[in-house]
Amino acid sequence: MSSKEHKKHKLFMVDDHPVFRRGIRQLLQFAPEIELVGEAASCDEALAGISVTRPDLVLLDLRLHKNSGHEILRLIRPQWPEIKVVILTVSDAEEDLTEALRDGATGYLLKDMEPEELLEGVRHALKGEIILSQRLRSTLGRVLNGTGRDDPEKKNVLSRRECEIVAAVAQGKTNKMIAQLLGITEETVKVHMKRILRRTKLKNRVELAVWVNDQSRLAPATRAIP
Amino acid sequence: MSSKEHKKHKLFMVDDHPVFRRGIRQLLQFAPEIELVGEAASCDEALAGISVTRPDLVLLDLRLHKNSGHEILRLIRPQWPEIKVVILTVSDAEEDLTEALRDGATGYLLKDMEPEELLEGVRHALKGEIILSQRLRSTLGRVLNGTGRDDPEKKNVLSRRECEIVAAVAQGKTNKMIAQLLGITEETVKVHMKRILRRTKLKNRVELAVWVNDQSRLAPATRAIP
DNA sequence: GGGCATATACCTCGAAAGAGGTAATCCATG
DNA sequence: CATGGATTACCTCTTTCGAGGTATATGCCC
Repeated sequence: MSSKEHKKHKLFMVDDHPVFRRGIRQLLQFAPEIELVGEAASCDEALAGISVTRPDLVLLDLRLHKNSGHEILRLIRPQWPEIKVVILTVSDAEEDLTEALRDGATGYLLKDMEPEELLEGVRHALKGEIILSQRLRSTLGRVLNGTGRDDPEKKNVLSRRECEIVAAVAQGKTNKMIAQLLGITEETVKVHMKRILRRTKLKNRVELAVWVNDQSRLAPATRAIP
Repeated sequence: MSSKEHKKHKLFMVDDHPVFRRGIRQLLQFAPEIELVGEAASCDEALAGISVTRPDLVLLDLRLHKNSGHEILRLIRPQWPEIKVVILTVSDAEEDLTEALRDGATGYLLKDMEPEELLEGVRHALKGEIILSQRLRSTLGRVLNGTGRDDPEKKNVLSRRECEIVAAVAQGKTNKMIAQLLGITEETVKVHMKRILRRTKLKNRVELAVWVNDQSRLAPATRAIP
């Protein structure tokens, strides 16, 4: 490697469309300060590649063949919190956006944007800024105001009671202990837990605990747990 | 409150010896920049008091009547990571020291130290430094070198295999998934898990997950999970 | 070679977790 | 007032965890 430039930014791309990847590769030729250190089309490939190449930034498609990009994002964040992850997808669904931001994405770009804008976005992201496709600004406004308009089961805000339970889970407490702590039945705690897991789209209490601890550290002002 | 000084440092004391507490109160009169915002003699009192007063620093005795100070420390860290916790105890046991440092204590002082030194220690701790009683320096050396000399069941280093498992747990994986991932039996994973929990003195996988995620964030260079 | 730690596997057993469903109460908002 | 969310509780059922125990093979250090 030539040691001429200070240090190239390392970029990793996860997308299951070979043609799209080719497009990005092409595009990156106009960004000499960015080096593409790896590509992946699946979750496994992505994690393997990322663990080896340790990129500065990951361009991540949400819809892959097997797993979803959200999963990958949730796997990357805890392991390598310093890696920036920018979502690059076709989905302008409010749900995907909120989930990605909640999971700690550095940016959310739509695939139909102009190549130049995309490059600009990546450059800003590398500087640590949070970037967002223009078309999503209005959506974000709604999200930040907590005025999600869609079906209740997908709200991104937890109720007071749920927050108390989440806090307890994040300390490793069992359902029984939480019940005792809050003066309710263990069965009721389970009910809450089930709803919490469905809403947060997390699989079990361990993921929940890790997620909360991430949240409270990385974005105390934005976290969903007041 | 008089708004004369910039802002007093808030200190919270947890110790079940009223007389010792009185001694500290006395001592703090010589530290006008430090304000004692609360005291507690038990775990419950401590957590309640801390959650209300939000001190900058907690002076924590390890041996309390009911719970141990270690427990309190483990409860404080995840909830209020910004609060500094300085252990103040009679125990010069290597085990207590390592456990406290592992759990994120800012300092570890012995109760037999000179009051002036104690005050100095607290002042340094408030500035974010890690403080340690002189008498423990040698012990710490041994600890950091991983040359713990005591019984094997209490070693503070995890084996390679155990680390792999811990990493997986920290991502919310179930034993079955880990088994598949590592190509071993779920039963074997369980065996490892049991040993890991015994060694780390953690109660369940949730605590383990949170602990690991704390470690990797707060002290990437010192963490027990290589 | 004799310990000792590690890693593997299998066994039982009880506790904990999570998914389902039903249902009652309270409270806010339309 | 009606609808719907939040909170509470109880039911069943399956899966997962974690604590015991036993056992074998490997490799390392004294």
